[in-house]
Amino acid sequence: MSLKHAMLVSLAERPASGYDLVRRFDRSVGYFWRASHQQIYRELPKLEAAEWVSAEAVAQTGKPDKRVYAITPQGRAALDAWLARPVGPEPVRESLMVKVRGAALLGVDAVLEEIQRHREVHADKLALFRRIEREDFGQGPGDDRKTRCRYLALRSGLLYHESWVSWCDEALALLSETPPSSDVA
Amino acid sequence: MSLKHAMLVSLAERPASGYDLVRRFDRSVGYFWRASHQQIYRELPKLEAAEWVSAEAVAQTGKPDKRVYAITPQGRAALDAWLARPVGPEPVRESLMVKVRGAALLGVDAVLEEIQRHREVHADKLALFRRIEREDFGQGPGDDRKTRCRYLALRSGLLYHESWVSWCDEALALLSETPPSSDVA
DNA sequence: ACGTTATATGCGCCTTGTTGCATAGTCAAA
DNA sequence: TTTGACTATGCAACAAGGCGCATATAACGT
Repeated sequence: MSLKHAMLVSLAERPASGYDLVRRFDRSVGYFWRASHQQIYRELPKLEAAEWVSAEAVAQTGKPDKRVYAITPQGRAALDAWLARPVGPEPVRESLMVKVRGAALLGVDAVLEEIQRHREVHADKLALFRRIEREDFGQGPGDDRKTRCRYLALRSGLLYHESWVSWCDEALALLSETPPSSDVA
Repeated sequence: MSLKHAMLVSLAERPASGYDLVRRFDRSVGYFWRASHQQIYRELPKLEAAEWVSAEAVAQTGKPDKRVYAITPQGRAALDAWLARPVGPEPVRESLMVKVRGAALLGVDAVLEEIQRHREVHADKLALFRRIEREDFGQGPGDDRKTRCRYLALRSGLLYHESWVSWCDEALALLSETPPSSDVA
């Protein structure tokens, strides 16, 4: 399970309230690991029970009070152990490809729109990542470990969305030039 | 939910027993949607209850009896409806990237091995997909819709693993040339 | 006064996915 | 003759994730 560890990594970078974590999972961390706020709030007590994080109540003026979580030495050890524990690539689950297979039998029209939609989403992400690359890494991947790791994570997202956009273009081209035979399954 | 629909697509191609489906999900369908045999056997009665598939007991000699499932007209309609229902790209969940982020803080060594392992897995898949492309599509993507859809699904897997291999190479190169500063967090 | 947005936190139910275990027949090799 | 591989099917328990709903405070505009 990685949500716990994704949260640990984020808390190792710096302490945060549940709400802070939610926002990080909507941006930076979220580029690699999606999580809803319900999931995050549900995990926090578990992390605390395992003593991987400690919580501190913080009173605020003008805003509701919050609980700020920080990673503990045990948490750091658990994170270390997890980093060393080999896991394979995530299992593939691409519903769009299931649809493409379905389109072979049932017709291509609905799926063409779907591919178009996917293209837009991936192109948007790609533009975002390219912008970040230009702004933060215009001079290259940097010298120290931290920066290079950040750079590589970014590159991974960039390559991912790039390859999706390529595929969508290929697919739209190939499926729009109305393939002749076998129109009815 | 796509497992049901992935199974429907497969059954629409041709009828199958649970066991047949399991094998398809270890090969062809499994390239885009992973499922364990437990999952598949659990879904089958549900599909039957929804009358999306019909089952027929088939006695065999030399082997245990089996139940062969076929898609029903209702199933086909449900599949059609699902094809038309827009869904976004799958949410990203890359534990390796979480680890890379962790490596920024805790050290890079464990993660280097992990990246190496991932590279091997993706390179193997890539080789497989390239072989299939050569053998089945040496003359191009084909003329009819069915063939083109198969081709595109293959291409998607190919591009996916290709981009992973590229990333792994980039990462291994960048992280092995021992980045100097900030070795202790 | 009233709605909206942002901060801040959660519960409950249901579905999906993983892990481990279980059964039972056939066939071929060791 | 036992061992393992293949065919064929499942259950139970648990972990993880999705979806809907709920509750407060406080700032800010209208």
